[in-house]
Amino acid sequence: MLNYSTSEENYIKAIFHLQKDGTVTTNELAAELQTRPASVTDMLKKLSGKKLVHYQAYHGFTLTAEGRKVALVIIRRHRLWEFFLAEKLKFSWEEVHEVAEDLEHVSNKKLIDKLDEFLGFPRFDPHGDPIPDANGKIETSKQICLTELPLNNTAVVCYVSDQSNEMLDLLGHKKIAIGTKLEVKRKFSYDRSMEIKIRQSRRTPLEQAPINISEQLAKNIFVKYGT
Amino acid sequence: MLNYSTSEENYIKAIFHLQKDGTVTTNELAAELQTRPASVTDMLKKLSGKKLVHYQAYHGFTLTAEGRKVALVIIRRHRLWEFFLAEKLKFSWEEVHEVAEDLEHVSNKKLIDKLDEFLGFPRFDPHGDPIPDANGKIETSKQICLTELPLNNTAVVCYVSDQSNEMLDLLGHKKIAIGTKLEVKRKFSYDRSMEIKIRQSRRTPLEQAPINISEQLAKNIFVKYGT
DNA sequence: AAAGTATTTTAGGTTTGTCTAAAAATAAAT
DNA sequence: ATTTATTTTTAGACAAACCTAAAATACTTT
Repeated sequence: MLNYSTSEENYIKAIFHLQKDGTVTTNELAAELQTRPASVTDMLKKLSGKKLVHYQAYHGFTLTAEGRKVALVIIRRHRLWEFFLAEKLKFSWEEVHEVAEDLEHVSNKKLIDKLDEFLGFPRFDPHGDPIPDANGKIETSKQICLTELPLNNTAVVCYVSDQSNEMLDLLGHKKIAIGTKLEVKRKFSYDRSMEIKIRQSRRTPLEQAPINISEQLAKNIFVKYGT
Repeated sequence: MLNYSTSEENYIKAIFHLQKDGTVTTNELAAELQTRPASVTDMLKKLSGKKLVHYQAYHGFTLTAEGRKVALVIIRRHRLWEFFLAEKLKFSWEEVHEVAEDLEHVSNKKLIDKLDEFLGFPRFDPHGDPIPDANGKIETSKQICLTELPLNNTAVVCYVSDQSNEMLDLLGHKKIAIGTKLEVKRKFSYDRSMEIKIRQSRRTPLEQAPINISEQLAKNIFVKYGT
């Protein structure tokens, strides 16, 4: 794990939080970070060069697998410090966030792991948000609709809301089932259809060509983040 | 108390440590901070502008009263974190310094005061160095010879080694006694004599004109830092 | 006192992260 | 399908903190 500047870390963290509702836009990020769109573009080019975000000019961006790993490290630091401040130093839970914003940028792995141990490996911070463990594992996020999954984020199919024979036939044809790992590669604004890639698993050991999914179908498929 | 950059804080801290043996030079500071003399000059001009150091081109520098106050805040943070790391997180005492170098720049007074309380107001860090309290008071430094006192630093006369009648006569004439507060304003390299200013006290309520002290006299006067 | 050496400062340049203003691309509306 | 409005990117500047190379000052030695 390389070392990133405070500024880079803040961008990565902000993208992580914002991409929960899909692809992140330049303006969204500028608002979140209290900066200017032009500055966001500059930094995004840099992070893209470091392979931390997927970025195509004018089309928003999302974290890469590596970027997400970095984000989880930062969130781990932040939430452990919040826990420390509330539990040990008796800060009120409204105060902890601001102080943790500074402490989270001290990037010493041993420090954080020992702090974790000292605190008794807490699983949630004072606001109730889950704390990633030393390996970046975080309390399973709740399922989201495939239409809300950001580009290039691996997710696992966990539920389909429409169970009609016609739909199951279509899913079978496309080799999609509960447990299938997939990634959205493109979204077309014209008809809101998308192109997804099925990721290797026992059933499909080889990389598949991209598959097209209609908006209607995507609306009925639910997924969870995770490898 | 204003907010200083990490870089500024590192310079202030380094000057504080180095000025124990007199006025600090550009090269000394460059070596201490692993940087170039030219960079030191740049930063010193900046700190001089902020009235944190006394600086005259080509003649070294020392902290102002304000600069010393800032330095003590930074040292307080550093040593409290060191204590925390060793005592609570079970770092070995060789490891704590490096980690504290980063933590010390998180400048939230409430954080540090609550940390101090949490740790039980420790008076010494794991290396045995004293920890300044919330008001910047630090375990009395040991006395030094007046010849070693840096320029513009207030100190108190605490001892004179030669107690001959001739010397006491001279001291009486110059109105210097145990407890007198003074500051060295200039040092002349030609004969190593110096010009000092007696600071106001009960006995001498008004500011005095600078007084000249020979090297021989200075060598026999010992002082302690402090107001 | 003059000459040589070491130290310090100046001058000008680089990188990081920001900015404003203008241009380009996309999206929305007629 | 143009025009209009919004979003995003480019171009060019700026401040902080650093750098190298050259000039200025101070210190040493003869």
